[in-house]
Amino acid sequence: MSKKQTYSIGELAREFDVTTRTIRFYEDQGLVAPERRGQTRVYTPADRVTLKLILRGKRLGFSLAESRELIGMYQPQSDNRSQLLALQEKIHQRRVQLDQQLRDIQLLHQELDNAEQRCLESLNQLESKENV
Amino acid sequence: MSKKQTYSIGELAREFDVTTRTIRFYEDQGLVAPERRGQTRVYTPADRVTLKLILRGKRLGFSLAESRELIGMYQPQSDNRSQLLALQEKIHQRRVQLDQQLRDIQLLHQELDNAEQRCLESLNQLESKENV
DNA sequence: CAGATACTTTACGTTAACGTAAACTTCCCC
DNA sequence: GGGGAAGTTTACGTTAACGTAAAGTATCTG
Repeated sequence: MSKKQTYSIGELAREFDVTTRTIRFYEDQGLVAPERRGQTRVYTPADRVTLKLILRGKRLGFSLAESRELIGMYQPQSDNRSQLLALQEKIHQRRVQLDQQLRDIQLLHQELDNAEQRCLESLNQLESKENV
Repeated sequence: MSKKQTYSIGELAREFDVTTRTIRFYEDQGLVAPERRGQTRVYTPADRVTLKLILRGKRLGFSLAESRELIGMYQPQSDNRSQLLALQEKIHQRRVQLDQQLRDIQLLHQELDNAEQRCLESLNQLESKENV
């Protein structure tokens, strides 16, 4: 008895908090390709992972095209040297971008700390005035 | 002699590698409000910082509306208690999101490492075949 | 067996973030 | 003083990523 785990489009939509329209749209764009039982779409765990990657990409501001490229990077089906080198370069570029994002996040985090600090000070000032 | 440093729209466009159209669009959206010398826009260092924040937001996938909100957080002009509390909550939410992005980045970074590893292995296999 | 629920396709609509083009003014330069 | 170069306004165009509505099918359910 194999673990023939599958999902309906509604299940996945609920789990990832998106609409079914969104998931069908991704299929339209060639990002997922679920099987069909009759008309109905049947998603495998692999499809689910793909969805997860897409949504993670979204949280980082990636376009669907970028996410598609990223997903493609994880299965280098190529035995062509120049293609592998190109892939390597793409990976490198992504890493450069990721590093930039990391720095941006750290800066923003710091600024949020400062903002919260000033916010707290303002609140304290209000309190002290109240207690005159 | 004060440091009356200013910038033209073209200078800023070049520095940040965007078009002047983009900068004018941000003004349209109320994100910057440069002074005018006659018709011509004159940007202050503060405007320049604002632009920087917007573009950093873009790199993190923020919409202009989100960036506007963030920028607003840095100058809490309010002495209204409930508004300050609301601001505090917004700051908190942002931090939650930032933390998620951080985790996403770390995961992606790891996967890029793996992808690069497989890429290198494939390249090595090609080399060894060449040298028979 | 009527109705609710979940699925399907088709297709037009919407929003954000600019791009692009046209037509105009200002200033500088030889 | 003719012509770049850089600025301006106005306005229509474009793309991505879905939203929304309509109309139909399959399944279960009291």
